[in-house]
Amino acid sequence: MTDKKESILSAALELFAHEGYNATSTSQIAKKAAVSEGLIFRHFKNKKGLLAALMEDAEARISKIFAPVIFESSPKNVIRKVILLPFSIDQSEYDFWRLQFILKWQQEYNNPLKMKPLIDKLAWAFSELGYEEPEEEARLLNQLIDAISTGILREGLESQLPFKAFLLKKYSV
Amino acid sequence: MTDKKESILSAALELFAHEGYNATSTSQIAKKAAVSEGLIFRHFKNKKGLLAALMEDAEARISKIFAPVIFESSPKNVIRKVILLPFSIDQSEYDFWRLQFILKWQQEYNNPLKMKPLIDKLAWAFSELGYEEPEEEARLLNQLIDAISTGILREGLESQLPFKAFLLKKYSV
DNA sequence: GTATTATTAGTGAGCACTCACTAACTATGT
DNA sequence: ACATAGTTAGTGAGTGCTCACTAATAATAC
Repeated sequence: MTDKKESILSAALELFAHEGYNATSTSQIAKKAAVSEGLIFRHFKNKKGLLAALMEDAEARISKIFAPVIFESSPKNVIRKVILLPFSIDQSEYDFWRLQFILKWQQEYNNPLKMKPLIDKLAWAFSELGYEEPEEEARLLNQLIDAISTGILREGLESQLPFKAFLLKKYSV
Repeated sequence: MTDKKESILSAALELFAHEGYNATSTSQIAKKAAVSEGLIFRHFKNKKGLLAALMEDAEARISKIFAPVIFESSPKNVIRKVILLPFSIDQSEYDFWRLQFILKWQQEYNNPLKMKPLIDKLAWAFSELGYEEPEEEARLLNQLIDAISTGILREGLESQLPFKAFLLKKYSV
């Protein structure tokens, strides 16, 4: 991958995440990336292709983040690690996650199945811990994590910080 | 308000909610509303003004929905009513709420203070019921309601239905 | 010397918005 | 009662501009 290609990707990510896909023009991207506009189309064919390239990273990144939870063998640690997930995201990755969350509102990119492995693992953990309805507990916590992540991205990490200790205590993990 | 003006508003709401604001052109709106394109600008000055008109309704609608909770005097009923909120939204209002949730990602329209009265009332209810950290509990439940509403709008009412009974039971309301 | 990477200079389509105008209605003067 | 004057609602072709995208050409690398 050439420097300029990467530069296009990072400029596009930043603009898509903050202005939105449709509100961002290819000329803006080229300008921010300090690159000719034509180069975008050489590397990514079209604007949609550029977005698709950004989304390809998503799969890998999400798997990487989920891995420590999936391979955790202690039920309590599973829940603990899930609760800590949104608080462990590095600020340099906010744009990436912002884009993910914005695109969830566009059918084309909304795929709830992405979360399946995590929810299954959570359900297993709750089941192990003797919760009455582990499936519901798992999906509930997942929704909560989603909501807290949204809160962090929209209102900053500090705004959600109280939930960290609170949830760990609530679930006794 | 004339028929055509209302027709413009409802066409714009539908398109903005499903395609997004930037992805919707004024000509599309005019076509869907069966109205000349110029009329949009006579009534709303510009495209932003049309969106602003749609958002003006929001304040009123949100207050109306919150009222039964705010004026509830029984703590348990406050919590119960809040949990039931997202499940009581009529399908004819989905577009309206979709637009609200999409716009939350645009700083300009993201105003967390809208929820303040509801959270305060919830905190009062949790406090009355002897919860240890009523403030956190209130904000947590609020986040959950937000997440469930999101789930309903994105994946349908049925997908979130299990949470209804589950939450009512969990909070013993 | 020939791929590959890049720039430059376009292109037509579609965008938000304007403008000159008409039609229908309302208020006023006699 | 009726002409006159003024206002509001509505039209649709036209505006300049920006859009995503392309083709020809240049620079660079191996």
